[in-house]
Amino acid sequence: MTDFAPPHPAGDAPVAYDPAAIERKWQARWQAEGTNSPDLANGANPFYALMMFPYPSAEGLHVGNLFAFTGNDIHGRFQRLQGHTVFQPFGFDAFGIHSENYAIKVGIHPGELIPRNIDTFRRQVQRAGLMVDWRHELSTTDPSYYKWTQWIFLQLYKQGLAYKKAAAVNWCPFDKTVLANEQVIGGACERCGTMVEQRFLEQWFFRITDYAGRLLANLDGLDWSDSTKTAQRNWIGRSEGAEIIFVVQDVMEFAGSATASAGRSGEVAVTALEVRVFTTRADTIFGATYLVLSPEHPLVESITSDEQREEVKQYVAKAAKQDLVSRKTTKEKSGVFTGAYATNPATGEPIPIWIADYVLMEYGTGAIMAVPGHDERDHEFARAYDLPIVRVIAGEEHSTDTPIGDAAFTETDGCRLVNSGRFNELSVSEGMIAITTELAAHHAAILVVNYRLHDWCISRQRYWGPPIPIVYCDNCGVVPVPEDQLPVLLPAIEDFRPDDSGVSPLARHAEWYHTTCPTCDGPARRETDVSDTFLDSAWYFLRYPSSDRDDVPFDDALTKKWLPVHSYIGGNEHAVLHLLYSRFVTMVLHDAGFIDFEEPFTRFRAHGMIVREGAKMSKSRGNVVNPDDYITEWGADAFRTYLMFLGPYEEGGDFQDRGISGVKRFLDRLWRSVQDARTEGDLEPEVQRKLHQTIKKVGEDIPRLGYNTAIAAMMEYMNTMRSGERKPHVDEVRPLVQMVSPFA
RNA sequence: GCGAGAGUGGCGAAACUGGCAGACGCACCAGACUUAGGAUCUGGCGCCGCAAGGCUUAGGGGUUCGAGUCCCCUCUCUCGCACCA
Repeated sequence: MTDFAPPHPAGDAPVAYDPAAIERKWQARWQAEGTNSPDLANGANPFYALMMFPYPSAEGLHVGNLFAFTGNDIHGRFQRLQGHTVFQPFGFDAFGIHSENYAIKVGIHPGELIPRNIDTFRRQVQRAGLMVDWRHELSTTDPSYYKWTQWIFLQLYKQGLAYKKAAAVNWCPFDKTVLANEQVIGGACERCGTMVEQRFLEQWFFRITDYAGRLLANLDGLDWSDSTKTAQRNWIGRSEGAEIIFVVQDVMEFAGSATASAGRSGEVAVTALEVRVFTTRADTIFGATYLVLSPEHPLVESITSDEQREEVKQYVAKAAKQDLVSRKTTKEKSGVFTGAYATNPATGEPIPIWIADYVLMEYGTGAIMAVPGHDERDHEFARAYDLPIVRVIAGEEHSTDTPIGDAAFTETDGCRLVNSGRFNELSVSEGMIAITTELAAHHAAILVVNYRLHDWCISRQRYWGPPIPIVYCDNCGVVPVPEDQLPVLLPAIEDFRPDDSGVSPLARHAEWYHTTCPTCDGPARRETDVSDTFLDSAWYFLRYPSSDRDDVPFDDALTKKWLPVHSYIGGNEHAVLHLLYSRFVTMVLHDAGFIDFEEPFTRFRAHGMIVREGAKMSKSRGNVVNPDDYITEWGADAFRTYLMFLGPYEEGGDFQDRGISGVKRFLDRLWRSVQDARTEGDLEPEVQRKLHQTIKKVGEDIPRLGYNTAIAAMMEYMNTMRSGERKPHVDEVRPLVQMVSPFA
């Protein structure tokens, strides 16, 4: 940009526009001069332009990747023109089940496959002309990277935020292996078609739920796409409600086996079993005609009557075998009566206790009070098992005795309580407060906040990931690997496939698996699970500026200078998990005193998706755009500019094969304008006016990612400047070249 | 089912806080130049109509001097979550 060609002396032959030659020339120059490698320690006015690093698939760079990267690159180039020192790093999210499955399919070790894929990606990204600082390239599979991923695990462990518990996984009894949810299709294993079962394995979790409130509250202050913030809010899913205590009747019969929740300290003896339920509709308690426990609920054993025991046992066993996916998606209600009754604390009436798999152990207390009159699921269940349905909420049009029809009545606005004793005629919200207060006064309820967010399971019974840095010693128990012994290297084993042993392939590698205890030097075994890919990507932005440092995960001074990230652009497919986990890890590191900010991304924008001729691109359709082909035919500049022109960046667009010609024509005309511009001189008033309008528009559009309209504005200016057979002046063309430069 | 977003020419799309709907581009039509080319340049191009004129932003209603834009209802599509009590 700095050596804009001077006007040709009259008579010079015009030079033809040859994108391949020009792009090669400038890319070589950038590399030789380090144009895109800023001085991180001293650069003034830092601007960290981050894009989501890709998973290096074997197919090479997808046009969707390039769309995302180019949008970020343009934003970065614009900031550079505005006087910022711009840092735009690049890396590879190369661990994970995706790579591993592909490696298994083609029969090549991922350790061999991944570097090849990375080379292809790097070449393609370079060819697209991105202003990447390659000195800071990283890959999550590099021991110098995952050493620090393991370090992060240890920090969470130290804070008490990493813990182990048994959790269900999908298990294929034929392949004898753990399956990810996406490998279960319609309840069956995607490879062999065998019906998948649930199995319980000890797995590592991060206590992200401890941070639920903060993760939610902080969203208000972030400059992020609204759609992304909304998705996060819904995912965290805060709901306020009450836990209500129902006392199980006739417990003396069962008291012998009771290990139950009663026995508040100071009381003489356990005299009753209690079931705690969570509800957001305490106002409907007079309509609670039965209780439902999840099949996994700890009280199931103790409350079941002898007559019902066999039936309950069978139901629980069936539920335990069912795979996770269909358990959560089947809508047909099923359940079984326990033979036990509890007292509804509002009515004093006995109500039956059932077990049903539509109640999930992971949410709330794993037990509900069923209000079939006013909850659709309870209604369905009550009709299936012929349980009483009572109206306790009435709208304007209802009388106290209007029967509930074919569906539950779930409205609340303008409704009043009925059949609810002295709470009758209160509005729903008044009733909720009055009833909860009354129950609380009798120690029968407490106010609680629940989140649907679950703790983050980071264990993977797989090979291709960073080993979890934990050792099990017979004397010392669970021992974290000392930080100075990191990384725990992933051994290069030949047979990395999951097999019928039921544990990670690493368990088969005896010399790795057997180790000595770091504390007592006695014999010990290594944790054989590796960690989730999302942990790799939850902190990579912290690593980039310091990627050349081996002694620290991230340098203090550089981190202070460059973070939090000024601009992050990525796809909304990561709106929930990746961004939430990154925020969580950042908060934990903040609380542990490693960094002085708790939100990693000041500004986040989600880009849209590219379709082709109106249809989604997919390998099976055979309509995937290969960037290399287009760059060869049209040049990277035309391709980039076209990608940015085909629709609003945050919404995506339709890639039409013929469309690129319009953008190419624009660049051809720009090239010719430079060749034609031989005289300096005053701008024609009409051209000058248009120029200033264009500068204003482009300058406003680029920062808000309005790339398509910025390009349209520059095209308009071109039309004005060259209208008729007019040959523009140097001073008319020069500013246009500058405006185009972030794009091409 | 719940949540988010979107419906504008033959196509991709513009229209900032309500103010000339269709910028810019593709495709198409006509013309100029011509070493006949998938080059360049000029003009045309929402729909109906020879025209005058009328109609037009998924459909219906409303607010307003004025609505693609705001409000209500209906329909369609895309994406995300899916028994979260």
